Amino acid sequence: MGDGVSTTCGEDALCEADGPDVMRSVIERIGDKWSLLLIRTLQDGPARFTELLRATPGISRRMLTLTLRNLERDGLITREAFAEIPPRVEYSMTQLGLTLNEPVRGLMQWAAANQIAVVANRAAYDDREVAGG
Amino acid sequence: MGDGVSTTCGEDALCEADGPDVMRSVIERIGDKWSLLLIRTLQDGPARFTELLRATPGISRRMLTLTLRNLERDGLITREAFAEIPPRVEYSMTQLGLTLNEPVRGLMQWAAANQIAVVANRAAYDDREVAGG
DNA sequence: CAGGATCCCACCAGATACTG
DNA sequence: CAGTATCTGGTGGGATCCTG
Repeated sequence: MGDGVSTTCGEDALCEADGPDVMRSVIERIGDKWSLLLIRTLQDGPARFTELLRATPGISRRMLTLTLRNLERDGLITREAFAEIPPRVEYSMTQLGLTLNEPVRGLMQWAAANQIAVVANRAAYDDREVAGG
Repeated sequence: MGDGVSTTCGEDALCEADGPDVMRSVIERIGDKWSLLLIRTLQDGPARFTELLRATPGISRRMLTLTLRNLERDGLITREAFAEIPPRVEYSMTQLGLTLNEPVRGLMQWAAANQIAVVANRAAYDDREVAGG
């Protein structure tokens, strides 16, 4: 806990000096296994815990809890618990989180457009290795 | 080894059914700790092993080797070895890799513009927790 | 329903030493 | 210079059981 990214350069400038650091800070948090998927789902509107669980095939309850907490910690989503029986908790994007929509969409579109090519490249590469590269 | 993403939908369409799968496939490969940083560096032009090592603070030789190999396997970069003494190896983006430029830039710009807000949110969240939230 | 606590394995990745 | 090979510890994350 407690990283401490150096914030010695302006807010809206791409300062070359710690460009890599900036990327590391965003990749390690936004780019982990589940965050982007949850962000993408929540862009469509608020959702409850179990909804997110089913909308994210392969995620465990544990990882959903942890990932949501990290996103909340970073101010990308909010958590609202209703004191009802049975309990209900809703997660929704913050203003900051919503600004992630465009970059995330860009990456998803690239993935959708090029996944087939990537898979083909992988197969070709593996063939070459097996052949005795 | 050997995933096998289902490719039952069109190449240029965002098919809702396996949207999450598409994202997983791109996140696990492109979104790991080092790939995006290397992609970003190589967008500026070809580079040698040691250049990439120094341009990527914190990476080990081992991880650089492995990450480069994965990127080559996916067809995002090419590796060219020159039979010289001392040896020289140059890595450069492929056409496919170059198309990643825009989405990656988008994410980097978001990171640069909002990292300070995120760090502040984190600190505020941690304060609340410590206070006894 | 929405988590918390605990156990435990698998894999990631750093350190080190060696090679073409 | 540009890797490879091996060992090892740390930790991410699943499985399981328990709570409000």
